[in-house]
Amino acid sequence: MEETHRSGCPINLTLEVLGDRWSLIVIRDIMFGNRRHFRELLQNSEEGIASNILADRLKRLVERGLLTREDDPSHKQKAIYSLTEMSISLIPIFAEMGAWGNRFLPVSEELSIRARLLKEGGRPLWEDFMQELRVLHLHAPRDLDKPSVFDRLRAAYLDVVARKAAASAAE
Amino acid sequence: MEETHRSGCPINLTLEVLGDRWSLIVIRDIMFGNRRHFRELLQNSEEGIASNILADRLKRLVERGLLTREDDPSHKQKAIYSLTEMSISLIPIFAEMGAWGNRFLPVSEELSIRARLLKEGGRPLWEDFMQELRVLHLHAPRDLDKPSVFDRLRAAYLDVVARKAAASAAE
DNA sequence: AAAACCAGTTGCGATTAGCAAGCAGTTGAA
DNA sequence: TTCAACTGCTTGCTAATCGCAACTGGTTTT
Repeated sequence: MEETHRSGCPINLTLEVLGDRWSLIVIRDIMFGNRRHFRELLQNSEEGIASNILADRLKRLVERGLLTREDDPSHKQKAIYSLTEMSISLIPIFAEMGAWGNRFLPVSEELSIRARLLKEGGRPLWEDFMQELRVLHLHAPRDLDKPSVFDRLRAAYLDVVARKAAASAAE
Repeated sequence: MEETHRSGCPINLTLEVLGDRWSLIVIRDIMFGNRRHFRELLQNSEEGIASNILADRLKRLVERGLLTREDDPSHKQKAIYSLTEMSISLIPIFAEMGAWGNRFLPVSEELSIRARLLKEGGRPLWEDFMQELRVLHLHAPRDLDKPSVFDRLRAAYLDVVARKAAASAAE
């Protein structure tokens, strides 16, 4: 368990935790897709993660404090993975990465809508979303007056999917 | 040169370009350290990058549009690497990653000062810095009235280093 | 003429990625 | 009660990548 760092630079240290092709994908699916079980993460994976890689990343992310793992009381074999304050705080990074990808890379419309909303909403929206994630994952008290950012992102996504389906059916 | 993508998600596409342990380190050194030659990047590397990895990353980043490579007119063997609009636009991601690393990871003081300034300066400072990088790397016209963010970040870093040296000499 | 400098390349062992199949225990429906 | 489906992984295997060290052919400086 000896951890040695290449340097004390914050960028480098962040890369040592998140600098691979899968860690942020796993966190993204938990965060935006609300997938909390191993099988959900495995089978609904847009990118097709392999089970051994998923297992390894979940273990590493738990070790490093970005996720927690609990037993599901409703099923003896189920494990529930939850975000921590550390991973919830990645929202600004996700937002900026999404905005950058949207601008420079060949994104698909239905998968980029969330990134666009997050960018347009700016830091106030991020804060709302982070507070919702605290409610969902850290059992924080919920503010019942606020409309859910999570639902808004999800609705926007489903809207694009439905519109595209209608458009292709009309051809 | 067949590029196939795992998905059209902006986060995923960004990870396909930047999701490894070295790409952002190379860009960081060009961007914040103004290292423009192979040897500068190799020998001043805080993290100790190997020459074959550096060569591979430079090649990939040029292929993917994040860097350009030109011959140095003053030396037949020298190559000059420059940022592009695509990599200059990574500034918000660097700023957020730096802020996150500063908050959650064991950063060293002298290497975290730039991240702190970038965070405190916020988006207006980022824009100033991006404009300076355009001057340095894209030959954009320079606004002579503005004080250089680049110099400010550098001065803050040297200040911490000098202060720590004085403090340890006084012991 | 010699030494230092230039951008890489090459060889090699160790690590990691990624695919496919399998596992023991648990649950829900027939 | 039986059985299929589901649970979170693990194992075996091959291919790709990482990372160290030594080296290359050419250029510039001294």
